[in-house]
Order: sequence, then structure tokens, then C-alpha cells
Amino acid sequence: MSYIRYDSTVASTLPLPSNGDTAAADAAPATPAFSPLYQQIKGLILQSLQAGEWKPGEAIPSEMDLAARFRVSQGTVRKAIDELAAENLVVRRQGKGTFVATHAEDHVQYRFLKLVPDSGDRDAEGPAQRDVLECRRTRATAEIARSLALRSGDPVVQIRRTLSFGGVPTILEDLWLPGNAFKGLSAQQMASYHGPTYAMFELDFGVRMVRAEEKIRAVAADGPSAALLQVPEGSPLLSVERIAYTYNDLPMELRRGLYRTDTHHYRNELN
Amino acid sequence: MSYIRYDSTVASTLPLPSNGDTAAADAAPATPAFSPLYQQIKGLILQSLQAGEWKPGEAIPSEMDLAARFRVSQGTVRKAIDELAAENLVVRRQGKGTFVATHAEDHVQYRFLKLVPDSGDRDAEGPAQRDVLECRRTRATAEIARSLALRSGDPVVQIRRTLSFGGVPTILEDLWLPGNAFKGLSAQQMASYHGPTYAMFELDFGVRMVRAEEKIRAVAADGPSAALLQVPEGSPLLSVERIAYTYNDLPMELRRGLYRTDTHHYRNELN
DNA sequence: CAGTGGTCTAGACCACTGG
DNA sequence: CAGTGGTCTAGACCACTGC
Repeated sequence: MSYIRYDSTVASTLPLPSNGDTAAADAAPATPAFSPLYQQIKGLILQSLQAGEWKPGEAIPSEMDLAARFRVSQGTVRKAIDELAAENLVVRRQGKGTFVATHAEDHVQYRFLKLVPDSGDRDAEGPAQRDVLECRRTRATAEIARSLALRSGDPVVQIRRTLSFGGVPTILEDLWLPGNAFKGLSAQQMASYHGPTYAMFELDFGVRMVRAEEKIRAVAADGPSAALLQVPEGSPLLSVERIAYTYNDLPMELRRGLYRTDTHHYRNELN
Repeated sequence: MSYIRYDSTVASTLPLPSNGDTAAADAAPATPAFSPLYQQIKGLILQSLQAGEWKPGEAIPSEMDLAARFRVSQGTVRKAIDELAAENLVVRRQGKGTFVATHAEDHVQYRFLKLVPDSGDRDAEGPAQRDVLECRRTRATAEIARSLALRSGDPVVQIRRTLSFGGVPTILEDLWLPGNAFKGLSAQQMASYHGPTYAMFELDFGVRMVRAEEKIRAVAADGPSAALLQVPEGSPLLSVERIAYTYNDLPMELRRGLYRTDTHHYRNELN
């Protein structure tokens, strides 16, 4: 492997990562036409993250070590890590090191959940009570398949659950997960794990969600939904469809939620 | 004017030719109120932006010029500008310079409007048709005053309008603006300006919105709203309450919108 | 061509963490 | 104390823009 320097000259070849990625290089190098050195370094670190060379919560090598490994200066590694940190893929801690981000340590417990109580203080209401209504293996419909970049009929896991705050059922959601990546996921497991669901996905299945997209609508509650959320049929509910992605923009979860917004609201910040 | 250097020593007054860093005769910094140099520089640039030293769309001085002005290195100015650019306060253009961000040039026409057609292609539907229903001077209620950091009874401008896409009324919104900052704003002006409303605020009133917060709920359409949006009474609508801020976290607009989400949806990206 | 932002390096020093 | 990330500098060179 070689880098294309900013001045369009080629640097020396490189020592590859310490131990071989035994698996065939399915994530083949993109052979970029050209990008700044620090972007290439960023890409290499990203590959190691995807490959699981460092697990969520673990420290990655120091800037100096990475600089030596990639034969660039510390400043260049630094800029690469800066971007990874800006994307929440990695967390810097002065005096300690740089760590692979994990949903298990986000003391903002629910990083992707934007629903907050009208008081604004999510901590005040305590942790959500989760009730798993259903958890079954099934096959992807055309629509589900499209969202998850699968083929129709591919195996998926479907979960239905409610989240309650202060005893009030507030969220009803369905999750669809690629069956191959989530073999063995059970209702038991969904219910018993304490902490963010995405943390469990990391620990038990090695799937780390790094970003998500949501489509939000206002809808009227149908009969079953209204019953589960304990609101009159026809009540306005927030419909939130989320697709969550791992590294490489690979979709790994489709989630359709119905939120009650009589005591909570969806909070968004625009920059 | 003096800076507090990173090493907690004070860099005297301005005339410091080339700092040797060696002469560090530091008296005990009683209350350092310390922040990195580049943050201080960022703050100074921010002050100039607020003060209107450079207007939206104009170029700010080059990195070299600013480095000379503040007696720091280009790299330090660069890091300050990097953060300003990350916050969308400023736009860098290689070979040309760094420019004060403006809503008039955002070729993403509506930077704060997250409602998109279900097709996903906002450009395809063309520009919104705006109909101003009302524009009057009034006095702030307690609630409006709190949102805008005013006192109850302070003058405010209230505007009510609809936005239609492809002839279909899709958004009904009320705007409240501090009366003192928006003297002379008329329905005429709201209706005749072509381009983003926030661009007009910049040009005609020198008020630039830099960020906003939104609270989103699902609600049932009341009679008047339903009529204006041409939907049945009781239809679910997305309620979007936005507070937009200028520099200094000063709230300058309260906006309450009702969105039809039968052909559009609110799109959000989570990182 | 000169001027701008963008990249990269090398080195120094500071602040924080842990043993 | 050594090791880590964080700051700052000085200088070199590249890529883009406009004259």
C-alpha cells in the first residue's frame, strides 16, 4: 500500500496492520483518485475500526504510534482523528488516550432518541420501562428489504415493544434487523439487558450504529396502536421511521416508532 | 488588549514582536478565566461579526492579515476559523477567501426547513408560494416574551402566512419577532421579497440567524388551521415550534408551524 | 502572476491521567 | 514520573482563483 501525498508524489510502501485480516479483503481498498493525506489516514483508521481491530470502549493507539505506523507526522494523524471525533466515531480523553466510541458509555443514555419530556429534563423521569411484545424471525418484505439493503425474502428479526416513562406507555416501536447479523437474538435478551439497546447490539453482535436518518410524520392512531399507547383511537401521534447505519453506510436497522407527544416532544437543534 | 497564552502566562499588551516564550515571568494567575488562544481569537472574530465589521456575504481579512492583527501564527487563526466554519458562521473558499455566511447564498435554499417532499427531491417541486395572511404589530404575551427574552407587553411583530408547494398549502405558520429590531416590517415586504425570509432579515434589518431549536409534536388540526391547509378538521399535523437565535444566543424569532405530512415529511439526520 | 485557503512537517511546550 | 492528548509556532509547499 502507498499513499498519494498532497504534492502528488508517492510515499514509501507501508507496513500493513500488525496482524493479518484473515478474512478475505471484502472491504477492498477504494483506490482513491486522490485525497489529502490525512483523509487517507482517516480511511485507514476507519478500516481498522470496521475490522474490529479495536473494540468499542477500547483505546486506539496513541497519535505518536499511529504516526509511526503510517509514516506521517503527528499533526496529520491528529487531523484525521479530529474528524473521526467530530463524527462521534471516537472519543478523545486528554491524558488517557483516544477510545472507540460506544453506546454503552454515552452518559447521554439515548443518543439517537430525541424525544424528551416537556420539562426538558430527561434524567428526572428515570429510565424507560421496556416491554417486549414480540420478537420473531421472519422474511423481509420488498419494502423492508429495500430499507436494509437486503433482498426480498431474506431473513430478518422483527421486534415490537413499548417504552414507558413514569408508568405511561409513550413509545410503540417495531424494529427490523438483518437476520444474518443478529442470529440468536431473543425476546429474553431484548428484555433483560439493562442499558441502551444499541449497547447490547455492540456487545452481543458486534454491530455498532454510527449514524441514523429519520423521517417524521404526524399520523392518527389506529386501533391496536391506540390501545397499546392508551390513547383514544385517532389521536395524533408522531411517526418516526429511522434507518440506522454501521460503518460504511451499511443500514443495519429499520425502526418505526409511534410517539405520544402529549407530555413529551421531539427536540431538534438546527445549525 | 492582551491574551492569556496557553502556558498560563500573560502575553503582555499587544506589542510582542516574536514571542520567545522563554520570558515567562508569571505572577500567580489569580483568576485565569483561561481558554486556549485560538478560542480567544475565535471570540474576537465573533465580536467583529456581531458588531457588523464585516457584513454577510463579505470577505473577512485573510488568515495572514488576522494573524498579524492578533499577533499570533496563521495556524492559530486557522483553527479559530475552522470552528467558525464548522458552526456555519463563515464559509471558506479556496483561492478566494473566507466569507461571512449568509442565508442569501445558501444554495440549500431553506437551511432551517427540514420538511421535504416524499420524493426526497426538494428542487423538483420548485419554490414555495408564500401567502401572507397577516402582519401586525402587537404586544408580547408572557409566553411569547419568555421565548424571545423580552418582557410581557414589549412590542412584537406577528406574521401569519402559508407556504404552498405545487399549489398545495402545506405549511401554516406564525412568526413573532422583537418589535424593536424589526421596525417597519410590513406584509408588503414579507410578500415581495424573493428568496429565503432569513435573507431578507439580514438585508433589511441586519439580523442574521445562526442556529435554531425546534420542538415537534403531533396535533389535530383545529377548524381554522384545517381550512387554511385544506384538510379535514382533526387531521394529524406536525406542530413545529422554532426559536431562532442570532449571535450570542440571543433569541430573535419564535415560529410556530403546522406542517401537512401527507406528501412531505420532516427529515432529520442523527450523528 | 500574486494572493488566498489547504496540507504537511518538525519541534516545543502545556495540561491531564495514572502509577 | 512517563505517557497521553492539546496548543502553538514557523516554515514549506500545493491547489485554486482572478487578473
